Amino acid sequence: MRIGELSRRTGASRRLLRYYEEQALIVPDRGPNGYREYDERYVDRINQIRGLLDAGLPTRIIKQILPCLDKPRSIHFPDATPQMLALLATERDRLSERIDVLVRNRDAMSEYLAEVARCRAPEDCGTQ
Amino acid sequence: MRIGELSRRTGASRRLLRYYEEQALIVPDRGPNGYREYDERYVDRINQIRGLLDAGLPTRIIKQILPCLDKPRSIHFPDATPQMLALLATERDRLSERIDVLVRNRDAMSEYLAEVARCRAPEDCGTQ
DNA sequence: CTTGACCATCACATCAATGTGAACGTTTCA
DNA sequence: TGAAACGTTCACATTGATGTGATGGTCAAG
Repeated sequence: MRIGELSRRTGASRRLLRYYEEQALIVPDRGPNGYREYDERYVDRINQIRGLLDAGLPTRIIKQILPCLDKPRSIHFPDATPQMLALLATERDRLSERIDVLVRNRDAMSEYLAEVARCRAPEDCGTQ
Repeated sequence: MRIGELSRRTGASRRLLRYYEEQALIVPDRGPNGYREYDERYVDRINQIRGLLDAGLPTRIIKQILPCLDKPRSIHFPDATPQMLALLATERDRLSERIDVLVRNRDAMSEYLAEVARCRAPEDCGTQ
Protein backbone atom coordinates (compact mmCIF):
# COMPACT_ATOMS: atom_id res chain seq x y z
CA MET A 1 0.00 0.00 0.00
CA ARG A 2 1.29 3.44 -0.83
CA ILE A 3 0.84 6.69 1.00
CA GLY A 4 -2.38 7.70 -0.74
CA GLU A 5 -4.25 4.57 0.22
CA LEU A 6 -2.97 4.63 3.76
CA SER A 7 -4.08 8.23 3.98
CA ARG A 8 -7.53 7.28 2.77
CA ARG A 9 -7.79 4.37 5.15
CA THR A 10 -6.62 6.23 8.23
CA GLY A 11 -7.89 9.71 7.64
CA ALA A 12 -4.42 11.12 8.18
CA SER A 13 -3.20 13.42 5.42
CA ARG A 14 -0.19 12.40 3.34
CA ARG A 15 1.63 15.29 4.84
CA LEU A 16 0.93 13.97 8.29
CA LEU A 17 2.09 10.47 7.42
CA ARG A 18 5.36 11.90 6.22
CA TYR A 19 5.56 13.95 9.39
CA TYR A 20 5.14 10.87 11.56
CA GLU A 21 7.93 9.28 9.61
CA GLU A 22 10.09 12.34 10.07
CA GLN A 23 9.44 12.01 13.81
CA ALA A 24 10.55 8.38 13.61
CA LEU A 25 7.17 7.07 14.73
CA ILE A 26 7.02 4.87 11.62
CA VAL A 27 9.67 3.62 9.23
CA PRO A 28 8.00 2.48 6.03
CA ASP A 29 9.91 0.57 3.35
CA ARG A 30 10.71 2.23 0.08
CA GLY A 31 10.05 0.78 -3.37
CA PRO A 32 12.76 0.95 -6.04
CA ASN A 33 11.22 4.18 -7.28
CA GLY A 34 11.48 5.80 -3.87
CA TYR A 35 7.76 5.43 -3.10
CA ARG A 36 6.87 4.60 0.49
CA GLU A 37 5.45 1.12 0.93
CA TYR A 38 3.20 0.35 3.90
CA ASP A 39 1.83 -3.04 4.89
CA GLU A 40 -1.54 -3.69 6.54
CA ARG A 41 -0.27 -3.25 10.06
CA TYR A 42 0.32 0.42 9.43
CA VAL A 43 -3.40 1.12 9.44
CA ASP A 44 -3.70 0.19 13.11
CA ARG A 45 -0.39 1.76 13.84
CA ILE A 46 -1.44 5.12 12.47
CA ASN A 47 -4.73 5.02 14.30
CA GLN A 48 -2.91 4.26 17.51
CA ILE A 49 -0.49 7.11 16.97
CA ARG A 50 -3.34 9.49 16.33
CA GLY A 51 -5.11 8.31 19.42
CA LEU A 52 -2.07 8.93 21.54
CA LEU A 53 -1.45 12.33 19.99
CA ASP A 54 -5.06 13.05 20.63
CA ALA A 55 -4.43 12.06 24.20
CA GLY A 56 -1.96 14.88 24.38
CA LEU A 57 1.22 12.85 24.28
CA PRO A 58 3.99 14.49 22.31
CA THR A 59 5.61 12.51 19.51
CA ARG A 60 8.82 12.00 21.42
CA ILE A 61 6.96 10.21 24.20
CA ILE A 62 4.85 8.22 21.78
CA LYS A 63 8.00 7.06 20.08
CA GLN A 64 9.10 5.62 23.38
CA ILE A 65 5.96 3.90 24.52
CA LEU A 66 4.75 2.72 21.14
CA PRO A 67 6.96 -0.38 21.11
CA CYS A 68 5.22 -1.46 24.34
CA LEU A 69 1.81 -1.37 22.70
CA ASP A 70 2.69 -3.39 19.64
CA LYS A 71 0.03 -5.51 18.03
CA PRO A 72 0.86 -9.09 19.01
CA ARG A 73 0.40 -8.08 22.62
CA SER A 74 1.91 -10.22 25.40
CA ILE A 75 4.98 -12.42 25.29
CA HIS A 76 6.40 -9.37 23.72
CA PHE A 77 7.52 -7.26 26.64
CA PRO A 78 11.03 -8.55 27.02
CA ASP A 79 12.80 -5.27 26.46
CA ALA A 80 10.60 -2.99 28.49
CA THR A 81 12.98 -1.18 30.79
CA PRO A 82 11.79 -0.10 34.22
CA GLN A 83 11.98 3.51 33.09
CA MET A 84 9.75 2.78 30.16
CA LEU A 85 7.23 1.11 32.42
CA ALA A 86 7.33 4.04 34.79
CA LEU A 87 6.86 6.42 31.90
CA LEU A 88 3.96 4.40 30.63
CA ALA A 89 2.31 4.34 34.04
CA THR A 90 2.78 8.07 34.43
CA GLU A 91 1.29 8.79 31.06
CA ARG A 92 -1.63 6.51 31.74
CA ASP A 93 -2.38 8.40 34.92
CA ARG A 94 -2.13 11.72 33.15
CA LEU A 95 -4.44 10.39 30.52
CA SER A 96 -6.95 9.36 33.15
CA GLU A 97 -6.95 12.85 34.57
CA ARG A 98 -7.51 14.34 31.15
CA ILE A 99 -10.36 11.96 30.51
CA ASP A 100 -12.01 13.09 33.72
CA VAL A 101 -11.78 16.72 32.72
CA LEU A 102 -13.14 15.97 29.28
CA VAL A 103 -16.02 13.95 30.67
CA ARG A 104 -16.94 16.77 33.02
CA ASN A 105 -16.94 19.23 30.15
CA ARG A 106 -18.99 17.00 27.95
CA ASP A 107 -21.50 16.47 30.71
CA ALA A 108 -21.73 20.20 31.24
CA MET A 109 -22.48 20.66 27.56
CA SER A 110 -25.08 17.92 27.63
CA GLU A 111 -26.65 19.36 30.72
CA TYR A 112 -26.94 22.75 29.14
CA LEU A 113 -28.43 21.32 25.96
CA ALA A 114 -30.89 19.28 27.97
CA GLU A 115 -31.99 22.33 29.91
CA VAL A 116 -32.54 24.31 26.77
CA ALA A 117 -34.50 21.45 25.22
CA ARG A 118 -36.58 20.94 28.35
CA CYS A 119 -37.37 24.63 28.39
CA ARG A 120 -38.34 24.88 24.78
CA ALA A 121 -41.17 22.35 25.01
CA PRO A 122 -43.36 23.86 27.81
CA GLU A 123 -43.16 27.17 25.99
CA ASP A 124 -41.97 29.27 28.82
CA CYS A 125 -38.49 30.34 29.63
CA GLY A 126 -36.14 33.28 29.23
CA THR A 127 -37.17 35.66 31.94
CA GLN A 128 -38.96 33.08 33.98
CA MET B 1 -7.43 39.49 42.56
CA ARG B 2 -4.62 40.43 40.23
CA ILE B 3 -2.89 38.40 37.59
CA GLY B 4 -0.23 36.91 39.83
CA GLU B 5 -2.67 35.41 42.24
CA LEU B 6 -4.93 34.09 39.52
CA SER B 7 -1.90 32.51 37.92
CA ARG B 8 -0.99 30.85 41.17
CA ARG B 9 -4.51 29.60 41.74
CA THR B 10 -5.09 28.21 38.27
CA GLY B 11 -1.65 27.04 37.28
CA ALA B 12 -1.80 29.10 34.10
CA SER B 13 1.16 31.41 33.59
CA ARG B 14 0.58 35.15 33.61
CA ARG B 15 1.56 35.13 30.00
CA LEU B 16 -1.14 32.60 29.24
CA LEU B 17 -3.77 34.59 31.10
CA ARG B 18 -2.93 37.59 28.96
CA TYR B 19 -3.04 35.36 25.93
CA TYR B 20 -6.55 34.17 26.75
CA GLU B 21 -7.56 37.76 27.10
CA GLU B 22 -5.98 38.57 23.76
CA GLN B 23 -8.07 35.74 22.32
CA ALA B 24 -11.13 37.36 23.86
CA LEU B 25 -11.87 34.34 26.06
CA ILE B 26 -11.87 36.54 29.13
CA VAL B 27 -12.32 40.26 29.63
CA PRO B 28 -11.03 41.22 33.07
CA ASP B 29 -11.71 44.62 34.54
CA ARG B 30 -8.91 47.10 34.94
CA GLY B 31 -8.05 49.00 38.05
CA PRO B 32 -7.28 52.74 37.89
CA ASN B 33 -3.62 51.86 37.58
CA GLY B 34 -4.21 49.65 34.55
CA TYR B 35 -3.78 46.42 36.50
CA ARG B 36 -6.09 43.57 35.54
CA GLU B 37 -8.64 42.78 38.22
CA TYR B 38 -10.17 39.32 38.38
CA ASP B 39 -12.96 38.22 40.66
CA GLU B 40 -13.41 34.75 42.13
CA ARG B 41 -15.36 33.42 39.19
CA TYR B 42 -12.29 33.66 36.99
CA VAL B 43 -10.70 30.73 38.74
CA ASP B 44 -13.38 28.37 37.47
CA ARG B 45 -13.49 30.18 34.20
CA ILE B 46 -9.81 29.62 33.52
CA ASN B 47 -10.04 25.99 34.50
CA GLN B 48 -12.95 25.54 32.16
CA ILE B 49 -11.08 27.19 29.30
CA ARG B 50 -8.10 24.97 29.88
CA GLY B 51 -10.33 21.92 29.93
CA LEU B 52 -11.92 22.85 26.65
CA LEU B 53 -8.60 23.62 25.02
CA ASP B 54 -7.42 20.32 26.36
CA ALA B 55 -10.43 18.78 24.69
CA GLY B 56 -9.07 20.00 21.40
CA LEU B 57 -11.43 22.89 20.85
CA PRO B 58 -9.72 25.88 19.27
CA THR B 59 -9.95 29.21 21.03
CA ARG B 60 -12.32 30.65 18.44
CA ILE B 61 -14.85 27.88 19.12
CA ILE B 62 -14.43 28.15 22.85
CA LYS B 63 -15.11 31.83 22.62
CA GLN B 64 -18.44 30.98 21.05
CA ILE B 65 -19.65 28.23 23.33
CA LEU B 66 -18.28 29.58 26.57
CA PRO B 67 -21.22 31.94 27.16
CA CYS B 68 -23.49 28.89 27.08
CA LEU B 69 -21.59 27.25 29.92
CA ASP B 70 -21.62 30.20 32.27
CA LYS B 71 -21.59 29.70 36.00
CA PRO B 72 -25.13 30.39 37.20
CA ARG B 73 -26.36 27.66 34.92
CA SER B 74 -30.02 27.64 33.86
CA ILE B 75 -32.37 30.59 33.51
CA HIS B 76 -29.51 32.07 31.66
CA PHE B 77 -29.91 30.75 28.11
CA PRO B 78 -31.97 33.53 26.61
CA ASP B 79 -29.55 34.50 23.87
CA ALA B 80 -28.48 31.09 22.65
CA THR B 81 -29.05 31.13 18.92
CA PRO B 82 -29.96 27.90 17.12
CA GLN B 83 -26.56 27.94 15.43
CA MET B 84 -24.84 28.15 18.77
CA LEU B 85 -26.85 25.24 20.05
CA ALA B 86 -26.02 23.23 16.95
CA LEU B 87 -22.37 24.09 17.34
CA LEU B 88 -22.46 23.09 20.96
CA ALA B 89 -24.11 19.77 20.15
CA THR B 90 -21.59 19.06 17.42
CA GLU B 91 -18.69 19.81 19.67
CA ARG B 92 -20.13 17.68 22.42
CA ASP B 93 -20.38 14.73 20.04
CA ARG B 94 -16.83 15.24 18.84
CA LEU B 95 -15.74 15.38 22.41
CA SER B 96 -17.51 12.11 23.14
CA GLU B 97 -15.69 10.44 20.29
CA ARG B 98 -12.39 11.71 21.52
CA ILE B 99 -13.13 10.48 25.01
CA ASP B 100 -13.80 7.02 23.63
CA VAL B 101 -10.48 6.96 21.83
CA LEU B 102 -8.71 8.15 24.92
CA VAL B 103 -10.38 5.57 27.11
CA ARG B 104 -9.40 2.81 24.74
CA ASN B 105 -5.82 3.96 24.78
CA ARG B 106 -5.70 4.22 28.51
CA ASP B 107 -7.13 0.74 28.83
CA ALA B 108 -4.52 -0.59 26.43
CA MET B 109 -1.81 0.95 28.56
CA SER B 110 -3.31 -0.48 31.72
CA GLU B 111 -3.65 -3.88 30.14
CA TYR B 112 -0.04 -3.87 29.09
CA LEU B 113 1.13 -2.79 32.53
CA ALA B 114 -1.03 -5.44 34.16
CA GLU B 115 0.45 -8.12 31.95
CA VAL B 116 3.96 -7.08 32.76
CA ALA B 117 3.15 -7.02 36.47
CA ARG B 118 1.43 -10.40 36.36
CA CYS B 119 4.46 -11.83 34.65
CA ARG B 120 7.01 -10.44 37.03
CA ALA B 121 5.60 -12.13 40.11
CA PRO B 122 5.69 -15.84 39.10
CA GLU B 123 9.29 -15.30 38.05
CA ASP B 124 9.00 -16.61 34.55
CA CYS B 125 8.46 -14.72 31.39
CA GLY B 126 10.34 -13.30 28.46
CA THR B 127 10.95 -16.31 26.21
CA GLN B 128 8.23 -18.40 27.74
C1' DC C 1 3.25 10.25 -26.71
C1' DT C 2 0.46 12.64 -23.63
C1' DT C 3 -2.59 13.15 -19.83
C1' DG C 4 -3.90 12.30 -15.19
C1' DA C 5 -3.17 10.24 -10.96
C1' DC C 6 0.12 9.12 -8.21
C1' DC C 7 4.61 9.91 -5.75
C1' DA C 8 8.87 12.71 -4.04
C1' DT C 9 11.24 16.72 -1.58
C1' DC C 10 11.50 21.40 0.07
C1' DA C 11 9.88 25.38 1.86
C1' DC C 12 6.80 28.60 3.62
C1' DA C 13 2.53 29.38 6.58
C1' DT C 14 -0.55 28.86 10.50
C1' DC C 15 -2.27 28.07 15.14
C1' DA C 16 -1.94 27.21 20.00
C1' DA C 17 0.84 27.66 23.77
C1' DT C 18 4.58 29.30 25.65
C1' DG C 19 9.31 31.60 26.85
C1' DT C 20 12.12 35.71 27.20
C1' DG C 21 13.40 40.20 27.57
C1' DA C 22 13.18 45.11 27.19
C1' DA C 23 11.48 49.28 28.95
C1' DC C 24 8.73 51.14 32.17
C1' DG C 25 5.03 52.22 35.93
C1' DT C 26 3.04 50.83 40.85
C1' DT C 27 2.69 49.19 45.39
C1' DT C 28 4.48 47.83 49.66
C1' DC C 29 7.31 47.63 53.30
C1' DA C 30 11.40 48.31 56.20
C1' DT D 1 13.70 56.99 50.37
C1' DG D 2 14.91 52.93 48.24
C1' DA D 3 14.53 48.14 47.15
C1' DA D 4 11.66 44.17 46.16
C1' DA D 5 7.78 42.43 44.16
C1' DC D 6 4.42 43.11 41.10
C1' DG D 7 2.12 45.08 37.23
C1' DT D 8 1.97 47.00 32.11
C1' DT D 9 2.90 46.69 26.80
C1' DC D 10 5.45 45.23 22.88
C1' DA D 11 7.92 42.20 20.33
C1' DC D 12 10.57 38.56 18.85
C1' DA D 13 11.28 33.33 19.18
C1' DT D 14 10.17 28.56 19.49
C1' DT D 15 7.75 24.13 19.47
C1' DG D 16 4.36 20.75 17.82
C1' DA D 17 1.07 19.54 14.68
C1' DT D 18 -0.56 20.66 10.56
C1' DG D 19 -1.84 22.89 5.82
C1' DT D 20 -0.44 24.37 1.21
C1' DG D 21 2.02 24.95 -2.80
C1' DA D 22 5.97 24.64 -6.02
C1' DT D 23 8.64 21.71 -8.80
C1' DG D 24 9.51 17.54 -10.61
C1' DG D 25 9.68 12.16 -11.12
C1' DT D 26 6.74 7.61 -12.14
C1' DC D 27 3.35 5.06 -14.22
C1' DA D 28 -0.76 3.32 -16.36
C1' DA D 29 -4.36 4.03 -19.79
C1' DG D 30 -6.03 6.14 -23.95
